[in-house]
Amino acid sequence: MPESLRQFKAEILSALAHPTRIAIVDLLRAGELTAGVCAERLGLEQANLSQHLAVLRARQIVVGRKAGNQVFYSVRDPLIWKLLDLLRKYFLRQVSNSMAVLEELEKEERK
Amino acid sequence: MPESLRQFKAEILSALAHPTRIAIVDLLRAGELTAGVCAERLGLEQANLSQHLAVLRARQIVVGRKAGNQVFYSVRDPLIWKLLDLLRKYFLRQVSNSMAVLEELEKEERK
DNA sequence: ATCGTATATTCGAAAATGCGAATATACTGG
DNA sequence: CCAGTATATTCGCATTTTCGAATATACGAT
Repeated sequence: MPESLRQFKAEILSALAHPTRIAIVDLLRAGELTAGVCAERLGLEQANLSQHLAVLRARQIVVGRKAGNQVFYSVRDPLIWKLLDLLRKYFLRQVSNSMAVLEELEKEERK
Repeated sequence: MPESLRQFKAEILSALAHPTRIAIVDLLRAGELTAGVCAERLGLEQANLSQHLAVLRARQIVVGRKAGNQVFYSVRDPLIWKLLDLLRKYFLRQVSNSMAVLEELEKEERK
């Protein structure tokens, strides 16, 4: 894999690697929303949300559409959601794996 | 989505969000390798590689199997590779999208 | 026990990130 | 033009990340 591709991947991952930004991207699954609505729904300071949006915008994960006073944000490529879905699946697998390990331990102890 | 799940996702993404760590995970597609071989193949300082492995280990993305003097590392769940594959696809889509935009611009200019 | 090799950890400095407060910008209605 | 609202940016500070150098730990061979 070329270094530039690794760099690109790392930049996308970094952009998403924050609970708040994950929440934003997830919130936009329903469709475009204004920055204000996002802040309200997520219970964030206006400045803080704007900073996180700036990170997502810088990597083009999200785009803003100005409409008069406000800006409607949306996710540029639905593939981003697939990524989050994959992580959910990953989480479930880790959990079930941990449970299997626990059961093994109990079996051992009953011996 | 519960906050704890977002937290988990962010932790996995953070762990992967570095070109070197992506390279490590990618290198391990072929199967388990010792830390030494990884360092050599990637052209990294021993300490630096070990630090990155520590990050991946902390999040259980990678596991080490001790064998005498050395430690063989492997990726715990192949789903991680799917994640990287998805990012590759994402990259290609962004590129082709950018090219489409460029063509549109040229079409405009020829008018 | 001691030496050599493989790997991990600690340390110190530089850079990057995250946050709220304050300020700036852009647009709308009167 | 002015006031108000929505959003973005800047600033100062605390925390985290990253790196190489140095040091520590674990193991095998002699």
